[in-house]
Amino acid sequence: MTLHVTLPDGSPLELADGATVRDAAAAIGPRLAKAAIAGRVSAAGDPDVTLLVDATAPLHEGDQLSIVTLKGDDPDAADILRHTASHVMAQAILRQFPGTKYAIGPTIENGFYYDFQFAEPITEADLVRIEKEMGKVVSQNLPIERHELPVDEALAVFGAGAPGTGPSGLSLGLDQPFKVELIEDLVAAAEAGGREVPTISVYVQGDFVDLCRGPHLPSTNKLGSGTFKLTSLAGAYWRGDEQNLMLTRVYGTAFANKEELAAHLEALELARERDHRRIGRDLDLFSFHEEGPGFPFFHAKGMRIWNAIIDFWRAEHVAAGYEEIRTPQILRRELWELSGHWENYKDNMYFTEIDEQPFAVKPMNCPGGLLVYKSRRRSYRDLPLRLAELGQVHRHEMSGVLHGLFRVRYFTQDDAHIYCTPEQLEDEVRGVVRLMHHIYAAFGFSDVRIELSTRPGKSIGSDEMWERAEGTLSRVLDAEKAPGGEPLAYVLNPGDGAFYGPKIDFHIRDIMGRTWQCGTIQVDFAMPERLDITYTGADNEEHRPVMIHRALLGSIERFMGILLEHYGGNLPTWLAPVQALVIPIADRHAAYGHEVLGALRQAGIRADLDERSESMGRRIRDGQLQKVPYLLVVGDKEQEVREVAVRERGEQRGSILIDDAVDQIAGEIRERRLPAQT
RNA sequence: GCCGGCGUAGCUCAGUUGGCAGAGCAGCCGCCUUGUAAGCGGCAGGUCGGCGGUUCGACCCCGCCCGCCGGCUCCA
Repeated sequence: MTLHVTLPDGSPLELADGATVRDAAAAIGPRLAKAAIAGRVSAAGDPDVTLLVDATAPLHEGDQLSIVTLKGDDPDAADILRHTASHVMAQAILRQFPGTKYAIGPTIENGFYYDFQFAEPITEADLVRIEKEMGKVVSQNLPIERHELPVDEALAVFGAGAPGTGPSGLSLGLDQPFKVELIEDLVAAAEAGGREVPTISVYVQGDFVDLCRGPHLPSTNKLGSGTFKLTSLAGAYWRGDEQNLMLTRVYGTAFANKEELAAHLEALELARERDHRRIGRDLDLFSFHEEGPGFPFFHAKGMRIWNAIIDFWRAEHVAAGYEEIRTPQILRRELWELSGHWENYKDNMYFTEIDEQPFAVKPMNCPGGLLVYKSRRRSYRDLPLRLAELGQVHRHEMSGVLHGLFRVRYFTQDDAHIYCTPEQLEDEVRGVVRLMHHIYAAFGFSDVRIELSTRPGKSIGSDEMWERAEGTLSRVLDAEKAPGGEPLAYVLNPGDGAFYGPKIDFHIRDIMGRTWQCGTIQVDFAMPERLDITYTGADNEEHRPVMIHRALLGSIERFMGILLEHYGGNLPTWLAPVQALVIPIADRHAAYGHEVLGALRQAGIRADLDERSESMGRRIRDGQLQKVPYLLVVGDKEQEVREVAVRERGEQRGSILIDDAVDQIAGEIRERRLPAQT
């Protein structure tokens, strides 16, 4: 008997009945047989479903097969490798710390982790010991075998029953309660879904058994020495639930070869250098102090960036038909009760007392903004009314989550509330979507991901209102084009809307591939109701306006952090805190240097002068480290012909006339030109 | 908030079994007057995160608190 499979290039392969993925690889060539770690298989009747299987998995007549190896950059291969690495780590930990209970150990981007319950806490110093033991497991070259067990036997293996040997030859009574819980859940899920209770797959390597879907490497020495590293230790709740037990999570990373691991570790180091907290200190932009945990202090240079951001922001908002308002930090508690914040948000709010009356520090701007709306009667002629507010809000975040400018306890939202008629809603949403893309592009973020979140389980308002609002949002997104002209892509996030209305969220992708939720557009029928705002229609009747809450950058503080990391501190010139630095070579050039400085400042360029009695090399170096885009060196030669020697972002550009340098830099700023990115 | 780690000069870090606290850079002063990424010399700088305890004696050991870092949960 024979069976036939098809390879990725379409060529057929005839194999003996019962042949495995590895047999197929061997039929192609001995080198491939050695390199094969798994197979990607599509069954004849189901070509769209591709399954990743072990190298030892049997093939079936008509299968489409592609061999997975560790050569090249097959993402499936990396995933399998890391998954096996997590098992090897668990095995090493069980050997070094007997009695440890193991929970789950999945792969993550660039690595893996495994959660454990240790009898005694371990420290980072123990990681070395674990790595050593992992090395032993690797060099023992244990075969990794898959077993399919009936539920009863699987429970006997991982349960706390008497030790022994089961029908499949596996040890019983391992006493691993997390695994038992997982198996019981698999059974419960199958029963709930009306499906047959599945067999349980486990993987065995030497003295280690784990519940796992697989696939895995064929044996432990496929993990080369020096290709994995344990990186950190952290706490993690069992199943991610705060109510559950806190387990110890061990993080690691693994690659197909030493070079890739080294490259990854180097990339981590580069990311550390891009850390906005470090850049903030080195460039003297902002600081944090024990006296105000989570409350950033902005320095003069940080405010230069801040002001560059909001000057641009303001100009764009004026152009888009917004007015700017400003509302107080502290308002009477009743307002927050009326708005629903007291009920839904008080754990994150700060409270105080004024003249024995209860007040709250604002965590959001909307209630204050609504009072502005209510300050006079509104006509349909006033609508749409677009009121923007750079509102500083305070939120009590849990101490463990604070992180530089990314997560703080006070921040400035680039907020706006648009009050409009239901008929105007669609146009207004469209306007915000366009403004959003326009603003992101100016900062150099062109990769924007959009999510539409619909009605959550717990919500207020009528079905009809929700349908209309969700319809409006999806209609806008469906009709809108991305800046490149292609249709706007978005993903649906059912049930993830705010309790008062559906929303569109905007995520920007930075140079390191991370995404950040910045913009949001939320349709709100509830707040106008609760605060009872109205407008007089053309019919002379009172009507309820619809309200849109929106932010583009989200938090100015956090956005600045994102910018700093995205550009590694080398901000586009229009955002740079110091755009040009004049460096006179010797004292006798100081007067000329001041003249150049004056010309730059006259043109609105943020320029400084470094006339310290330091060597020129030193001042160039400092200017570079401060990431000043333009260093303008002036000496005898330049002074004589009224030129400056331009050094642009580390590149010497030769000498040009002062006026030309000023024009060039001012032009770059005016056009908000972005640096070429690599 | 929870788990683990850390806290020595502005920054980066040394500090031997518990016995007078150190370096480099930054800062200040002086010299040098400079041609594209660190010129030379000197000086100053620390209640060793805070508070308690153990001890003849604590940066070092113990406890509590604060802050920071990495995660979890949460989130702009």
